[in-house]
Amino acid sequence: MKLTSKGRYAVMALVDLARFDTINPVSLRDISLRQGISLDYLEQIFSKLKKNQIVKSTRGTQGGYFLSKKPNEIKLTNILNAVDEKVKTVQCKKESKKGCNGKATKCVTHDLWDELETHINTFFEKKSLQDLLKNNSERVN
Amino acid sequence: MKLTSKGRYAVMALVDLARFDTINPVSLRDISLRQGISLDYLEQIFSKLKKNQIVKSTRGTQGGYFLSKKPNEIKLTNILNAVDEKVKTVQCKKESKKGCNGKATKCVTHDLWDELETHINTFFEKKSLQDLLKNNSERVN
DNA sequence: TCTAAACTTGACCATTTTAGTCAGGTATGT
DNA sequence: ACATACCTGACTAAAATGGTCAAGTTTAGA
Repeated sequence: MKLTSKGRYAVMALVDLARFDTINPVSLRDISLRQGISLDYLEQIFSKLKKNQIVKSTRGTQGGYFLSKKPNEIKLTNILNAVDEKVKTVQCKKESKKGCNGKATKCVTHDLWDELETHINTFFEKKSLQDLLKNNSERVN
Repeated sequence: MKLTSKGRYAVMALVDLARFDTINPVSLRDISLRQGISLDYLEQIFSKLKKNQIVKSTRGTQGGYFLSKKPNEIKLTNILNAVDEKVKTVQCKKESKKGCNGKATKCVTHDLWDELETHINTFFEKKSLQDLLKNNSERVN
């Protein structure tokens, strides 16, 4: 399974964006400063978010990024998938088409990981950016 | 988050053990052959399982491992913790005591990962070895 | 008692992933 | 025109992963 800082950064940045893009686009520099994430790394992340139509951007002075949908329409699933944090559980070896580990049958834990994957994805499908905004609306940071 | 092959191997091996240790202890060599897991790697894994009192062993010819409890008393949580597959979500930076990323406050996603962690742990606490045995009792492998 | 099977321990390592950095762009509002 | 901001791709240090290798110790059974 994969679920690392990159996914966390993406979510943090988008929450930041959701709170500040109401008037003008938000520059990555501002997000970088507020959230303590490297600017160069943010650019990589936003490149993916843009490809996946989660954010849009305008260039030039006073340019920046803004959400392409309303916060309640952006699910965490969308964000994590966009930055390649696919919530996939351990893969059984890929060489075999039907089974795992080169055997003819599925390994004994195969269904288990499938089930877990669903369990986690459900969690992320229910949560939207809006949910995170609510919980943090009073915070300064 | 961490959840890799090591955890999967541990679960696979223990399901195997649960099915074959009814008469005699099971050697790692047998498990290695049946499950397609490197013997040397299995030894590392079982060393941890033993330290955590999930299995016991006898030495010598015809020796091997056996479960120290009944399958329905061994939860997946126990197994995964034993092999250091702690289901921990991404850590916010550790230097700061109160907040994340060196800020005074918790980062906006802090509670989210906590919640996810609980969500996943609940899943693993409900599942026991016995549950996996049931689903696979008819399989040959 | 001898020996092979099996457990035990610890060091080592190749590969992959992660979390970035660096260097150079291109576009555009003022 | 120029500063600001987006955009792209190559690169990399450090850590994690998924093992291997070597050198034991222990003990059942011939």
